[in-house]
Amino acid sequence: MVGMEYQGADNELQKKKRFRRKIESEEEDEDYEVIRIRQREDGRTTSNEIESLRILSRQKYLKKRELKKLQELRDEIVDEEYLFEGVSLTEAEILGLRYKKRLCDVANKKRRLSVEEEEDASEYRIPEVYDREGAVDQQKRFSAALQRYRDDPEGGVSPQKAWEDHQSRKATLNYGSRNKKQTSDQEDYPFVFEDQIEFIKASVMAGEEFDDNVLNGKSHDNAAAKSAASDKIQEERKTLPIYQYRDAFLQAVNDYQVLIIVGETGSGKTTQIPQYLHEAGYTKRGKVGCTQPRRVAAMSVAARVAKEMGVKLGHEVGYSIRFEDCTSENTVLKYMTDGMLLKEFTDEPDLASYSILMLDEAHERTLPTDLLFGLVKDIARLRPDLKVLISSATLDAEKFSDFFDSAPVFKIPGRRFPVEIHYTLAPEADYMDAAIVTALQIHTREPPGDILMFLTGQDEIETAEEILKQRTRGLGNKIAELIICPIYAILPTELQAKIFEPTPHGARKVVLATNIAETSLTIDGIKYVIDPGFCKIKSYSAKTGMESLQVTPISKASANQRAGRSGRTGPGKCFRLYTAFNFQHDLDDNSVPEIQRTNLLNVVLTMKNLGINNLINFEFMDQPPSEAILKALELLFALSALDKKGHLTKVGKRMAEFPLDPMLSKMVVASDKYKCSEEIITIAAMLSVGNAIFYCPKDKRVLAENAKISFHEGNVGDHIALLRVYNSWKETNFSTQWCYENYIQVRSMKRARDIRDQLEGLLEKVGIELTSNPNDLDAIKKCITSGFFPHTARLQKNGAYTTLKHPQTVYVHPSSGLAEVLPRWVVYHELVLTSKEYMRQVTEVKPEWLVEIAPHYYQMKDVDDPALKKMPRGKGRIG
DNA sequence: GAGCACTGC
Repeated sequence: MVGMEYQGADNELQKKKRFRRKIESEEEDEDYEVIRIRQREDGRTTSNEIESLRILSRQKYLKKRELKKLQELRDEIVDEEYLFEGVSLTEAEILGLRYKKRLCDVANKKRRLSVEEEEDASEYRIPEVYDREGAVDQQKRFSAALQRYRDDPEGGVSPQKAWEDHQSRKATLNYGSRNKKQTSDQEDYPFVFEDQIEFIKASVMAGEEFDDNVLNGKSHDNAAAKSAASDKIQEERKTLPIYQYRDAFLQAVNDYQVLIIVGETGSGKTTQIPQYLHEAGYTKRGKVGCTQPRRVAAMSVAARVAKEMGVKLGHEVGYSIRFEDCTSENTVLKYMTDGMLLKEFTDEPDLASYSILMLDEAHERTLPTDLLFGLVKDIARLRPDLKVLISSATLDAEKFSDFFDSAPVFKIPGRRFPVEIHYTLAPEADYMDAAIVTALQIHTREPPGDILMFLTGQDEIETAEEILKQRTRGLGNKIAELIICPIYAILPTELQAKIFEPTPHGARKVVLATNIAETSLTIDGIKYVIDPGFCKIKSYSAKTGMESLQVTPISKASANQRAGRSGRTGPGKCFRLYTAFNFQHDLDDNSVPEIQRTNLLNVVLTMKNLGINNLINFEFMDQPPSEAILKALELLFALSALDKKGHLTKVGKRMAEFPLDPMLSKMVVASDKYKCSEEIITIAAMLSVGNAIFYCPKDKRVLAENAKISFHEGNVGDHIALLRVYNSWKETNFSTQWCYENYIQVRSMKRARDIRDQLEGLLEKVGIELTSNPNDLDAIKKCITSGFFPHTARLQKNGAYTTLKHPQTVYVHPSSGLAEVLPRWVVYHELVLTSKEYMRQVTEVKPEWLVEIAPHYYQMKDVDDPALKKMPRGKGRIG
């Protein structure tokens, strides 16, 4: 018991506290780290010494961080042993825990060794902690700090720097700005840029019912307060805005079957409402279920509520998310992902075990939540005893009310700090440039506080990072340090950690983020938001079956959400790089819900599996385009998941069991026939984690490409290459180091392993034997073809391809191993429209397979091809 | 020659 050795004396409260600390990144920061740094630098931010001082202090910081992270690992072991005490663990969980303990041992040994060695921070690599993906994940992102040193080239005058020096000389520098920016006196000789942008302050998004006393008491909540006894927790509950509406709320629930709740972040609705209902006795009749769009939210809210109720997580209060069911027979308050409740509908169509359902964050309009609206409305008619709560942000409450037959709207004021909204005086032609200039303006003129800049994607973020580095480097010591932190979903975990590190005293952090920072993660200390007003959203064309990501203006709701990110821990400012007129007249109130801009294959299969045969009569809050429904029906019919009447077939029933895209499910179901289910579920798992397996940083492109080549040896195609990647990783006993060496994303691989494990379990349920056929690549490819025959393309003379069934011109994606091979016939995983129409994940097939595997879909004439003319005619010809 | 964000008994 490695963990217990260190924590043996801990009492339960402390353990719980620690657990909460780890999963509630929103509320908890690393205050003591800030203090330490502050003491070390101690205001000595004068002259040229600052750079070397900073490096030194960071090295020290890293050492301490190593210790801290080791401690966290120990804590985690204790937490897990505590949390799952008395709960029977799955084999994977036991293995995971054992792994952590071993890791902890190894780390201890390594530390002892390295203490004896010469200090060399740049060479040390902290081993990454194994985890199942989940809430704790973000807390383990610790090796980024090392990366920062590697990224920072030592001095050296590059052409870029020379250029930048020249540029900066063009800018006007008013003497006196040095080291001034951290003082509160912002009028004092601000640094003036040539191309500055003028903003006007247009409005203030005030926190409704804003109460300073309550706020200060709450937000400056620190470690001392947290260790207080449980009556203190109960007191805290009473300070939440929702508390004074408790009785009125319970009365409303009593009076009406469906209630729309409007409450902003911070009102306490998610944590308090289920507790109120429990206290009012609703849980005697059945569970209270509360859905969340994200796993982390479901986990952390459940943990918080368990703490408030003074019960063990997983007992009266639990959560249920994919790969992890932390509930028991005693669970009466159940938090879960929306997708999970959707799955529960399959087993329990009337949800009889629930007395109340709360669909939280309904305004996000995720695909599963949109389906749940219709389903819940339907069963509410059959079950008058079932109460339904729909909780949403303000802008669309009426729409929800209309959908649920004019259900009453219950408003709960939110609680947040006021945010000043600034608009540009004139539209900005180049929002990237405008964003960078704005960031520098804030940096030189505004009081301390970090900046969050929203950009649309990785490319923009990388560009912005470079420009910002150049421009600030050119200014040297004339301005305070600006720490640049990129964050986007496919950035490797250890590099993401950077944004959670506290900003050193005297410096300012600027976080360059995609939409990930809008809802999915919260960064402490953000005081300024720069919002260019764009994001990339997925759109789908049913006609071509093509998905694309397009840079689109955001909605008003989105803009307000972004602005709110600056007012979480104190008054904030939001700089919108568009005019007030643009905001009022050009932005939509809400974003187009996903159900109207996505491939509906999975939605339709899910609905059919729920017994909804008449899709036209199903009540959607927003009807998806009928072409998309037709396209999905057509495709499901081709895959033999539906019969001619549109009813689910046996194959379709089996397919619906798998949490995969239906074409992947079909491939898995077909693996029974080709005796290669081992290989196929690996491929399916790798494909479902998306295109985030290979990591290709700009500066190491050649190395990354070389690492990739070996998996493609023999031009086996992208599917088989993914299989090889997974199997090689497995051979190294799932080594993290191996991933680093091969430029492969550990996080994605772990996710693939989780999915694969789940699929393996489901195979048994569906009655497919686990069989391996690793050397018969044709069998594997045929199996892939069984799922993906509708995605066939044939080579043209000019190097382009034409899709077979609905002809259009497409190309092999440059990331494909076959991009330079160009086989005559290929099946592809998906079509994406970026700069061109690309097929992503491509494998070569033989045309005769198509007729063999899908005779109802392709006839010999479809695959007639000059190369085939040599074959004896008539062979395999259908009717 | 290229990469928004989530999620699934």
